[in-house]
Amino acid sequence: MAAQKILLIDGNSLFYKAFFALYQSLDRFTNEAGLHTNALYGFNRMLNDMLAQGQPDAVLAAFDAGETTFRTNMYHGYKSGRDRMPEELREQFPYVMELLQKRGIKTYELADYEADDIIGTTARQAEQAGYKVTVVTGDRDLTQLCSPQTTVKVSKKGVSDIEAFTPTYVEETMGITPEQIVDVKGLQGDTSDNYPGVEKVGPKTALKLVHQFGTIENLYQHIDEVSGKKLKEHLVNDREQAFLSKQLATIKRDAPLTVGLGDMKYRGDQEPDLQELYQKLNFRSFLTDSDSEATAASELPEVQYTVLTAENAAELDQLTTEVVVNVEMLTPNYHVADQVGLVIGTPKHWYVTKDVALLQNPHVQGLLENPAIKKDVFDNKAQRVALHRDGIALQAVDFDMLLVSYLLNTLNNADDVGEVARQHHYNGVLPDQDVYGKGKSIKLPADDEFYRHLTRKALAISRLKQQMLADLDAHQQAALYREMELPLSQVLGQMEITGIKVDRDRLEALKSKFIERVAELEQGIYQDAGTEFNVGSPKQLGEVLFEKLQLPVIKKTKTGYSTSVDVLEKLAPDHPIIAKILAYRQLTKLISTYIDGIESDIQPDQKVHTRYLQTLTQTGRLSSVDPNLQNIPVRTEEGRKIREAFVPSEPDWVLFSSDYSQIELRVLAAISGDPNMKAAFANDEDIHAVTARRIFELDPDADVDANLRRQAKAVNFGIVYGISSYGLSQNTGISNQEAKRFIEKYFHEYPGVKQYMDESVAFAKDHGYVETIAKRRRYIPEIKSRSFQRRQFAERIAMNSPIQGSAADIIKAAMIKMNQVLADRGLQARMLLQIHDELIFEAPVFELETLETVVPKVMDSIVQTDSLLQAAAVNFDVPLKVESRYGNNWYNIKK
DNA sequence: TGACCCGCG
DNA sequence: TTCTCCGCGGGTCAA
Repeated sequence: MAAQKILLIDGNSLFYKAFFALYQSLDRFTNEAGLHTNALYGFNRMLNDMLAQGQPDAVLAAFDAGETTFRTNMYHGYKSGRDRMPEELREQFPYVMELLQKRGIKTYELADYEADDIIGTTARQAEQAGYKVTVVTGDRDLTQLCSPQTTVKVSKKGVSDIEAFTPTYVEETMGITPEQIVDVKGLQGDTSDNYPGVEKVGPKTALKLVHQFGTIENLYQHIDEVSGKKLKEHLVNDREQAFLSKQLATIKRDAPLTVGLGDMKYRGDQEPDLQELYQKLNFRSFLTDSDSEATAASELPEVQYTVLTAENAAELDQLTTEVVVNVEMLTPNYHVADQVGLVIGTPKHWYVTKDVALLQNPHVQGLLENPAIKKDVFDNKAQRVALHRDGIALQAVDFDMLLVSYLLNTLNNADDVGEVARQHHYNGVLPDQDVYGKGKSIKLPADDEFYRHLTRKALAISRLKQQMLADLDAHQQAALYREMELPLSQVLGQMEITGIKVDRDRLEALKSKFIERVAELEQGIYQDAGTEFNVGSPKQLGEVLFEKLQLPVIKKTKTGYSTSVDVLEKLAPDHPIIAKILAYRQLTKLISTYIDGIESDIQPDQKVHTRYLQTLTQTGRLSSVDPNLQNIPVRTEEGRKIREAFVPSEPDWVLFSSDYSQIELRVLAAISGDPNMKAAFANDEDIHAVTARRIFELDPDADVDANLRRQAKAVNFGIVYGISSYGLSQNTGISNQEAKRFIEKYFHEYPGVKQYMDESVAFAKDHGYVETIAKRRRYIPEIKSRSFQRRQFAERIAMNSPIQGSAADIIKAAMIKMNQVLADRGLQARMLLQIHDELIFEAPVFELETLETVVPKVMDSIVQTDSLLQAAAVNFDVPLKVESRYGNNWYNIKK
């Protein structure tokens, strides 16, 4: 029989190690109660490694009992002068005991002894009992314990970087035996434990002496043989200290322990208590680990389902009040994804199928389109768009689990029922990835497994509905959900389905032109550089510019020289190559991102159908993918040409656009209530000019030159972003000092804005989140970070998010109303795109006149007409301004 | 996969 | 002292 194995853990030292290994991440590891958990997390990871590698039969975790031990009695200064344990670590100690117990590991501490002595004593007992012993510690002193039966593993830096000491290893690296380690320590002393050793004797001399004499005792018997007059003098002087230090360094092998090997049997994880603790500590990755193992085996609920067929579809008619629905797709783009399955039902009776042709069945359609039967889903927009492809208009969606989860906490945006369920503490369903795999190997499992998974997803939606809606109420966000986000998901779905037509030939023509220019530029760049290289590689470009051509290095990145636009612009006067590189960059970007990129998204109907991600951004804005239509070039003439390719989908139609003018500053004026800023907007003045007059102390009716206006505009933007003088100076090219003065002056001129900024940060510190006029929340845990940098960032977020987010609320409300108005008036015009502060429509020419009145009217009055915004705590008494344009393509859109 | 760069509001 | 401005998506390179 193989020897029994025992693992001895130096609890204190490893816990310290874990704490400092994750010290950088201190702020990321906190649970909901604000308890720091970094040391617990790191320690638990070490435990996983140790248990997996060692496969022990018995385990003991030893801890120091207190600050005084027999060693402090021997030598008063022992371990004195140490920094007090950081509070963030101290608070974690009670939990490490709990953690160990729940992992089935015995913990032990003994008055007057250190963890070292407990381990030393137990190791000896275990060796005598025939065990193979592994000691794990962060303290090299314990290496004295290694022996043929005992390996001492010392954790070095991080959590997993470990050095294993065996007698052979000690011999090889230090040339001494493990027993002699205490002699070395006795001579050299230990600064961290604060005992002295012999003066002027460090590690090198100590080792040399021990090589020569074997032990301290023997050394002093042959003190005359020591070479070096000074050294001998020190040895003689510090004789007592040397013996004392050796004694202090020596680990006890006979401490009066009250536990024996029989008490240390490793019992394994104690479930479900351990899961509860992980939950409490917010250890999601560990939860996932053990969940996927445990749940795969037994924890997932047993579910009953009926396989839906044409024959039994009539049974669906018995579902009359509320059902969960999910059309399953394995890839995210629901406009084109294969539909691979369907689940419909209630917790009493689930129907599942792989045969999506059943979506044509009248009983299925009848149910989905019945406005009297409530539907609960995960991602209403995806479901609606998918079902629309099957000719079904999904009706009466009541609960969208994804949307609600996002509103409760914007960080809960995983695009997966299992993940989101887990965030809400329901573990009865695996993430899709665990069932289908990922990437290339994504595939359907066997039928019964697939059907169980579909059923469990539906069950999760059903189970979580009441709780999540109650949470929503508690946040006072029910209206935000029911009156804004849920209706908006319908509007967005419709916009996505409509799509926008792209003129592929126009793109191809542009591409030819661009490619020609790129080729010319490339040759010029090679000539200037005197070598051919990949201009698109920042690394190679950096080498050419800053090494070969010796241009001055303005900025560095983590990995090398920065070659970003602002750097290159500063270098432009120095060398003709720079302008060519900038042009090359611009054109290749246009080709790859906007021409090739968009062409690859054109569908057979000649249109692109973007997807708006409604549950992604931290502020409440939308984002757009496949393709992203919210970043089509406009600022440079060449880039802007891309817009020529976006055209109306019908002959004699036009594209029509209305955008909010300076909506974020108007929102700021409204929510801060600053009288000066409000007055500027009330009088429809040029806000940047007004700001310029104020911060540069010009006459109230003075002309403002373009440069001053530009600077004032930058300050206005900076304010919206949560100003910092450094950021402003970088963006405007003024000095940090000047930027600072501008900001002070700004706050002086707009005192309400200053007050808003302060209050917003204070609110975030108080509540842990900030909110918009529609009660959209953004949690900002880092507002309490101890790191200045992180805290500053959090404060800027606290200042900016309510502004950006409230602007998002406003345009979202306007979109819902706009869609309604188009329908009510029977207009053919269709809303196509939203670009944060702009709405783009296509419409027949003859409707232009109507649109030009109706659209701006809806948009600029929305704060007064929308009931949700009306109910806002903020009295929004700043006028909104909307400007409209139109044209036969997106490029040609003009007033 | 992460870093970098760059397009938009 | 920190070496910084808000929010996104996506292409490319280099590992």
